[in-house]
Amino acid sequence: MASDKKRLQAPRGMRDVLPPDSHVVKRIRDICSNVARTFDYHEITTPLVEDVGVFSRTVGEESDLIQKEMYVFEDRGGELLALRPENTAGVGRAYIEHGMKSQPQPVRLWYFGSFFRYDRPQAGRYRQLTQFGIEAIGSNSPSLDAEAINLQSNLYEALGLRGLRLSINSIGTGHTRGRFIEAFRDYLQKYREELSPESQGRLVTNPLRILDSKSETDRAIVLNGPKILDYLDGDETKHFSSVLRDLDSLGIQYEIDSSIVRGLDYYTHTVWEFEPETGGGQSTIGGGGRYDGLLEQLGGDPTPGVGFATGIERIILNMDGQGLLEELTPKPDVFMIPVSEAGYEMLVGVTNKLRKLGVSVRSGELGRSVKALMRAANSSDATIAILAGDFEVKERTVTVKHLRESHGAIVDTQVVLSELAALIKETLLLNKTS
RNA sequence: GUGGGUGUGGCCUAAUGGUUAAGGCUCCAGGUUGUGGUCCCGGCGAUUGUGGGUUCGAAUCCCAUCACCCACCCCA
Repeated sequence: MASDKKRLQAPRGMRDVLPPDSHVVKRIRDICSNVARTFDYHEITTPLVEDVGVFSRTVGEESDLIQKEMYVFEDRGGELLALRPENTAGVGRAYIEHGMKSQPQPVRLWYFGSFFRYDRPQAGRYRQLTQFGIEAIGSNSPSLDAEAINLQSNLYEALGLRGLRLSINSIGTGHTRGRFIEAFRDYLQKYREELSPESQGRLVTNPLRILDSKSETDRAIVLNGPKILDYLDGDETKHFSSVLRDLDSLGIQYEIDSSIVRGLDYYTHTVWEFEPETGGGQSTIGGGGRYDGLLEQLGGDPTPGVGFATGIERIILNMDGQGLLEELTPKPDVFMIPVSEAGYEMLVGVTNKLRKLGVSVRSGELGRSVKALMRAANSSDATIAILAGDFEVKERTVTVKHLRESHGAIVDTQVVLSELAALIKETLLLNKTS
């Protein structure tokens, strides 16, 4: 089909982030970065694209993420690559590749970036999504699990989010999970007929997922079934209770929920999720867990790790719902208004001088009326406007006007060029402290 | 992937199947020649998401498609 007429638009489930929103994202990123800093975590950036094996080996061949949600393609050299659907595997790969085991352990990292999942879009669910996350690799201490939860909790607090519920569980290690799955499956077989069709299918492929089924009848059946926590061995139980003790010490509220299993196969021991109390559709705002077998699956030495990821779009959704999205668009400090060609030429130099001092200056175009420019200056919310025409050029001055003062109270002031920088700095400083 | 809802200028909204698709906001421009936030006035801007069909006539009815939204699913 000829597509001359077809309007180009952003791909499904992907969107442009325009200025008012982009400032919100920037602000959230800053808060993430700052909270991570207080825990001495350091930023890592990994490629958006990885060898498909990075994910297929770790996330779990049976998982939906691999089965149907991953963007996979062959590059021109015939390499099978994937757009990253999550970042724990990529960070693990980088840890191995760069021999980070020779650094003091655990290595504490954070990231903020885009991820891709070929899923049917919905509010809070995108094909290109943004996540902030952390990984602490190289320690099996339960204190790191608690640290991750602590960091995540502090982040939500710093963002001002309220009413988030932390659900936590332990799924032990491979052996335990095997024993549990066996018992769980045996139990479910007795109710096979009553289970939802989806769950009947998962009985074979991935029984653990039946735990968080939303079907009422499934839930009722699961409720009376075996609990994974009862299958933990001594060490696993000790690990989990140690995490809980730390949370208690930190005053972090939590709820033990045996239905939390997380979707990705690499998790072990502690797993958790944060979601709004007013749950519903795309409710989970962030989740994490320990993944002691992951690095080995990637071809590295056995190395434990723990981390979480949280969805920026979902954070924004919840912040918006709680009225936390303030206007974050930065305002210019100064608005330049050329009144004549000579004035314009003089202002070009003055403008750049101020910019080099760190002042944000918007320049008004030559040729528009002074009235139009004054209107523009006003709607830009600049602190002051600077005008220059033939008169100012002759006197080597500019006219300074305070836009925030109530009109009529303050008259324009003529300022000699050599004193302008000092005056601007002083004015802006006063403005910020007030 | 399954089922359903919606789709009118950049944004919000109007238009019993019947003339050139109406209004508000934004944007641009004027209201005496170099001065703003209120007000007044003017203007730019839409083949009604796209493509077909029914009809003398379609924004309106039908089909398809795309996008968003809801539930499922999945997860962030």
